[in-house]
Amino acid sequence: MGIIRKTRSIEILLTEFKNSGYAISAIELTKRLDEKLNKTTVYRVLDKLEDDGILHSFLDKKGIKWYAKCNNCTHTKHFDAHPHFQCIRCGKVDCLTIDIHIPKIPNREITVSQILIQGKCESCSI
Amino acid sequence: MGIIRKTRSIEILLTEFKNSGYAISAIELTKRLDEKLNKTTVYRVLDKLEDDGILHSFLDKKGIKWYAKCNNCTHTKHFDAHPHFQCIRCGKVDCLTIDIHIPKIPNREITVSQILIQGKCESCSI
DNA sequence: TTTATTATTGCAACATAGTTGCAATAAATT
DNA sequence: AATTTATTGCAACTATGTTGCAATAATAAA
Repeated sequence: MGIIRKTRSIEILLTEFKNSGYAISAIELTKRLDEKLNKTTVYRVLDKLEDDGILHSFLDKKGIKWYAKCNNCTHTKHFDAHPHFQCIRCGKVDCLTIDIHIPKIPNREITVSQILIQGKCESCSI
Repeated sequence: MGIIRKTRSIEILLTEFKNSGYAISAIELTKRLDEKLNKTTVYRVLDKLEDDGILHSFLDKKGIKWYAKCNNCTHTKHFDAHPHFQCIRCGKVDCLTIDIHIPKIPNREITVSQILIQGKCESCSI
């Protein structure tokens, strides 16, 4: 179930993403907003924003959940196949705009693909 | 640090993988071997088998850790870019032998890629 | 504007997967 | 057989995320 009422919590969380081109982990958000919002609220609002296609989520290599703004997603169809990049040095995560081709696999019906690429980002590979 | 002494625990775990062409989750192994091995031991032995390039690990969409036999891995170079397939119906996970091309990304140094594909497996898509 | 309805929130307690410290045990070496 | 030390089991812990429920607040109705 998505967003029904426009609340303070939703605005606070949307502001965090408005000011960031990068993905933000759920745990980071609960810490950052600790004074303003309960962690339960943070998780619940993120969930709703994802339901509505405003954010999308994915897990990093440690199983930590990250959220980022959706660009090409609607709430009926998510553009899930785009890869995410995590810098092994600074930890920053962002969505890549490149398209990675997943070939058809005999006898299997593919619905979703998740691609996580790790390496050094621009600022860290100098 | 990898394996130094050949113990009962190691043999028990290796047997589990010998009899299975599929990946097995760590948590499944702790349950399956509950009578024989402590869960701490299971996690520690899996870790060592991975260090030695005998198994490799990856996370599924829920952040659960899975292990599978390595085919083309050595302990210096892991063939990490191969995708894993998880059936959304029966939950079975296996390693795909197809090769997925990750293009070079400007200004980023790619070290590892993880690809998780979800869908229905052969037996479940009938 | 006031009242009523119900979605949302905060709190505490819980769930799950995995980890750590340490004493007891068991491989391997001498 | 004695010694060394890697490995194991246990209990307690960590970390991320979830659930139930009463209190609060956003919206609709009067």
